Amino acid sequence: MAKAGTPSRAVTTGSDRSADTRHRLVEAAIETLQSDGYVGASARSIAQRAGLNQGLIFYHFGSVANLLLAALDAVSDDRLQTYDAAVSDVTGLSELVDVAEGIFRNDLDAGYITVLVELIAGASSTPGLGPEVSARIEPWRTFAQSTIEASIGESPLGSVLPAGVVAHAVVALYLGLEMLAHLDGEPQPALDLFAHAKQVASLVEAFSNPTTTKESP
Amino acid sequence: MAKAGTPSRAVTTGSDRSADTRHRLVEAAIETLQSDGYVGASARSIAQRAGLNQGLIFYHFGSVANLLLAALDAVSDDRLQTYDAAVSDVTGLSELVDVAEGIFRNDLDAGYITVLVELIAGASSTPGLGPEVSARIEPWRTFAQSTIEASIGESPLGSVLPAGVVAHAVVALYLGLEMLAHLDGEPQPALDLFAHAKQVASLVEAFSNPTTTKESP
DNA sequence: GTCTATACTTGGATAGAC
DNA sequence: GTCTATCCAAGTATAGAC
Repeated sequence: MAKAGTPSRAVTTGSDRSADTRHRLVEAAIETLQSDGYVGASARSIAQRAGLNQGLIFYHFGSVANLLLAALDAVSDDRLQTYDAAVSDVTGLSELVDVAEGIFRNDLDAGYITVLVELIAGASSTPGLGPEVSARIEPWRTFAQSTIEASIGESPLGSVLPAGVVAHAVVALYLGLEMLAHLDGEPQPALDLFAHAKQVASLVEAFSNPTTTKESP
Repeated sequence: MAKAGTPSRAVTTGSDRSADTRHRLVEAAIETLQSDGYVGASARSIAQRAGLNQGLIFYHFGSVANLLLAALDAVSDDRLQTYDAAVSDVTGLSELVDVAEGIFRNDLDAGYITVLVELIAGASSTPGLGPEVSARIEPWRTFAQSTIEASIGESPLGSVLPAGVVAHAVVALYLGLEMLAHLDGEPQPALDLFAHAKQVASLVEAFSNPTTTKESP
């Protein structure tokens, strides 16, 4: 039988060729956002990086902004999956801070958060982009909230600090730290913060439920 | 006598006319960054807002990037002065959080931090901009550090959390909160955070030095 | 359906007018 | 010294080739 030259029914994501082109454009968009920022992420530069004609962006995604949102989707899906796996076996608060530090290092090295930060900043310039980006941040906030709930929800700390409020702060802090670290290529202050946060977390744990965290053979 | 048609010795900041033009451009740059973001802050759009020819930007500042840095300088000077005045009579931690909330509301309404956030994000795209922006953030970090030192430096909290580390986190959190609030035009989560932080601050105060903060007639 | 060549718009920067 | 008219590069988007 023939090799699907004219597919009788196209799948949702498009044909093989189309899917490949789209994928290459999304990857190139991520890399371009990371190295050249929102301003540098033009149709021309993205297409050049992908080795494709820039017109393809408008054919496959309709606009540059839509491609950038697709790039954010790809990064967001990938990250949330990684986060989920990382916190799956976390119980205590200090352990959580430890995992958070690992995630932060990973994100920073790979430049994942840069994609988000650039799109947030770029949303000021491109009409209609704001709500779209905002909607894609929501899962991160939700993830942070449920993770925090699982760690400190029942403790006395949870009563003064609702998980939703803390989650918002954590996401904001995460974005801010990434922004500063990226700005002057110096992750040390952020890493210092994690180190000290770990100590404070240990203290809080000891204060909250002294029996559980006491060291024993 | 004539009205200084040919000034015998130009002052450092330039002649009256020049200073006025520069000032108008800086003001327009601030407004354009706030409403249209880094991408929208082109020489043409800034000049149009100022009611001036776009070539003047290059004559007076050399490049658009330099004008934007001048705008950041103006905002930074203005803000630090306001901050200094606001915290001058602050003693306790909860009082400090209270003042911080007021400053945050003010900054958010006036869009001051937007100028900074847009420039940080834009620094990825414009070569050489990063270090310049970074240098202009340094005073903010220093201000935060000395303010924090004055508030919690001697307390037991200060020994586990060095003021420098906390200051970095505060600046990052401030930027992140502003970014999120600006993104979805919803300052409530940030304000909720301040409200809860105030409660926590009171608790910490009571725990740190119970004699000083006890209410008395 | 997929992709390329081309049209048109806007941006940074400067040579030269006042 | 101050400003404007003009040049060229880079951007988005589409009409039309395959």
